[in-house]
Amino acid sequence: MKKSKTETAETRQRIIEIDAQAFKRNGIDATGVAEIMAAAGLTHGGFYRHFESKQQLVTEACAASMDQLVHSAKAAAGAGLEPLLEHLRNVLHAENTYLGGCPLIAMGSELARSDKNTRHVASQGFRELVEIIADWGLSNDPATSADGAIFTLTSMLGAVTMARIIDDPELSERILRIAKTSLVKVPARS
Amino acid sequence: MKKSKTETAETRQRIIEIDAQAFKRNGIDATGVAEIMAAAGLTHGGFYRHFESKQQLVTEACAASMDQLVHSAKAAAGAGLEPLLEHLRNVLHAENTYLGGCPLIAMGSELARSDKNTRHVASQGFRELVEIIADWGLSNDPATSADGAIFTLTSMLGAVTMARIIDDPELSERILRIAKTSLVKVPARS
DNA sequence: TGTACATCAGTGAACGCGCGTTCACTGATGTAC
DNA sequence: TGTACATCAGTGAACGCGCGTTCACTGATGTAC
Repeated sequence: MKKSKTETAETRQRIIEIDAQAFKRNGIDATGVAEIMAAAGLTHGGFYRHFESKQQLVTEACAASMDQLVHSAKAAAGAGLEPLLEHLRNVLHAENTYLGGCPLIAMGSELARSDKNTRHVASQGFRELVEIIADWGLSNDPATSADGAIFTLTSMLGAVTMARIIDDPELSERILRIAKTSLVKVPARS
Repeated sequence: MKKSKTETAETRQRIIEIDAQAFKRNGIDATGVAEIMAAAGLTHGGFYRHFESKQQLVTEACAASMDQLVHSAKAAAGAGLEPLLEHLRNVLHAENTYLGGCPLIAMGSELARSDKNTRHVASQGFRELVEIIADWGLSNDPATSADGAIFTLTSMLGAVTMARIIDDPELSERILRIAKTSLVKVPARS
């Protein structure tokens, strides 16, 4: 049942994308290889024709998610400051289904315990997001703009994570609202 | 081998405390019942004399961690604004071994997927922390002070989580430094 | 206060289960002639 | 272009392993008389 090169590449990509969704929904540990393969319409045995290990898939799925996030942020920023802010506000939605979600938010504490490669692709994605936002910083000093961008991003990460933990929807909404309000003020400061 | 009531209560407490440490170090899924019992000097079979399930232990360990955190924050706040800020700055250390760490930071994305009870104790702890910080808000409007406290806490959560993901120690330090700088300014705003 | 008995914390073997991974096999694809 | 053969994506059974949980048992503790 050998498949053509294009088919193989497409299957590999499909596994990564399905996996990226599942990881963000249920976490890394809770997502099994067999489950992902079944969702891709395959049996689990074929997994190792595409990846060396589950860990490699984790890394690639994380990279794909970050790339998608960076790509859409770049597109929004290219259209102006207001679209960029709108883009960031979307990330701050309670459900956060936007673009399938940000891996930093959905699996933050799990990523912190992940291996070198996974943390590296996550870090690289973060750096790119900082750069995109910093380019719109209102300060004349680039370093200050970058600081503002870093604070904006990490504050958003914390707000959405906390909003998801909180068991009271009203408080969750309030947390996100406060983060949104600070979105414009903070990176523009100083 | 029945033990006295005090001994039993002490053992139960010991399991919770050891478990709280392990969860914060390695995450919920990665921490096994047998591992915890061994660390407490017991065999895994006895676990179910103290807890109905692993899930119950997760909830109790989370509650104990939050209580400890709230208790120390209260003590610091009682000593004045400067001790409280110093307390918050300690939480923002890269290693964050302070008080054994905050469960919201160490297991944020895992807590977001936890059951109702666990999310409830985490939420309750968060509300108490907000109250403690809001009491020191420099605004005359209590609601604004609470908003500042919420933003401070969630921003800290995001900063430490991101600092732990980042693979470059220099950038991690920078993230924490920026969060520390904003610590004083933000809750005092407006 | 002393004795007989019920309680129950802790032991260690065993349970079913799902995990990541391996492997012999299949058969369509790509390649060499 | 046609034929023969090597490749390899995908299958499905099987692997060892560690997990949460159960259970028969032990023996010190608490209780009833």
